Amino acid sequence: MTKSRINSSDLLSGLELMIDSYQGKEQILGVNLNPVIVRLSCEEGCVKVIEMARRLGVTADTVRFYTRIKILKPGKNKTNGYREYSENDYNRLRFVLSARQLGFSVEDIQEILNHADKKKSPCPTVRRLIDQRLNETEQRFAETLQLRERMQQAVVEWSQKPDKVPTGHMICHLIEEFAQ
Amino acid sequence: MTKSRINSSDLLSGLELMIDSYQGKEQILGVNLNPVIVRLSCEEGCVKVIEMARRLGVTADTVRFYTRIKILKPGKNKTNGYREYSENDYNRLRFVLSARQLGFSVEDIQEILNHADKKKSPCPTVRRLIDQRLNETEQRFAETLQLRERMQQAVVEWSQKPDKVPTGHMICHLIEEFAQ
DNA sequence: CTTGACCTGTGTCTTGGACACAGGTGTAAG
DNA sequence: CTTACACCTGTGTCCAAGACACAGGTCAAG
Repeated sequence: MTKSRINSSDLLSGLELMIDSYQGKEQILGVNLNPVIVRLSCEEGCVKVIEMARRLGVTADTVRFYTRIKILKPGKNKTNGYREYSENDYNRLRFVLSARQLGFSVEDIQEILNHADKKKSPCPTVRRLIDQRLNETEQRFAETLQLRERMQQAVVEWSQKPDKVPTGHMICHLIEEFAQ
Repeated sequence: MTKSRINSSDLLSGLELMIDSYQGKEQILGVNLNPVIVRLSCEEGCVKVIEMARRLGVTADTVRFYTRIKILKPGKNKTNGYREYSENDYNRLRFVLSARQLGFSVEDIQEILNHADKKKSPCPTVRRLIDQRLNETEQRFAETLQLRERMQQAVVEWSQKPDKVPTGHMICHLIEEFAQ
């Protein structure tokens, strides 16, 4: 397959792209990379799990998780079985993290990626899903707000009340007398 | 068996007992309770799971759950193995539901009940735990608030943007261009 | 006798990873 | 060469608070 015959300068630019987007000073080292040696060490996309994780500021377990559920599809080194993450995997993971920041569930993201993988615009799906998730978030927000107020009020009220020993029909008067 | 011969007025007084103890005026009706009849209708506490659930407005599964983790300890009918919930179980479940409303975890509640069961005041534990849980709730609240704002802003921004088809390095421009 | 509603215990599912574990790999130092 | 150590693999389990499923037992009414 031609697929395995990746142009080394492509690979390098892919690498640089990834390194750059991570942070800063690897550029200095990027110059030292010998493309030939890079190709020797791995066929297509050189990045192992821990490196991938580091570049996007997540744990290796997170990368493994997204691999396990097939959102990432790294190649496999034939000789040692190690997974090799490509620039494409990097882009996907970056996308996943952005989407998670916007409240999409992992399942949502799989749906979105399915559309994109078929070259169809995922935007209508994205708009529909964010409406749903926003509703749920508003709901959760309201609940959390109420819970917080209840708790705050309890703390205030309880500060005026003594401790008591439980009786037959009262386990903790603080909690049971806190009517709401 | 005498067991199956449930006197309907007993059932009613059992009901009343539980209902009353919830509201606090059981002493008035307590006069009406005939202990002998109560013992005939069921040995100690007459209530089966679905009835218990209905009275506190939860599902039978919830009652079974708290039974499974031994917060409720119903008796067991020797002949059919059905669980029989007593007034004490009713009080405990009512307490549990109140505590859950105040953000205590089930594990918290077990700790609180352990104190109460040893006749020690659970109040210091309760005060300590609510401080922790309130902190966590404030945290969650802040996070939910931020997520909500992010999502709202995304919806607004996206309403001005067209759908697009994914490219090699862009899966969904809506999500990926939404910088924050 | 059958139907249907109820009961039992047990096991599995939910989210988004985190952690564990057994066993393989790669490399640098002694 | 061996050893140590850091890394890798797949798989399984765990979290919270129930919800749901399932196989099998019970019971009252028709």
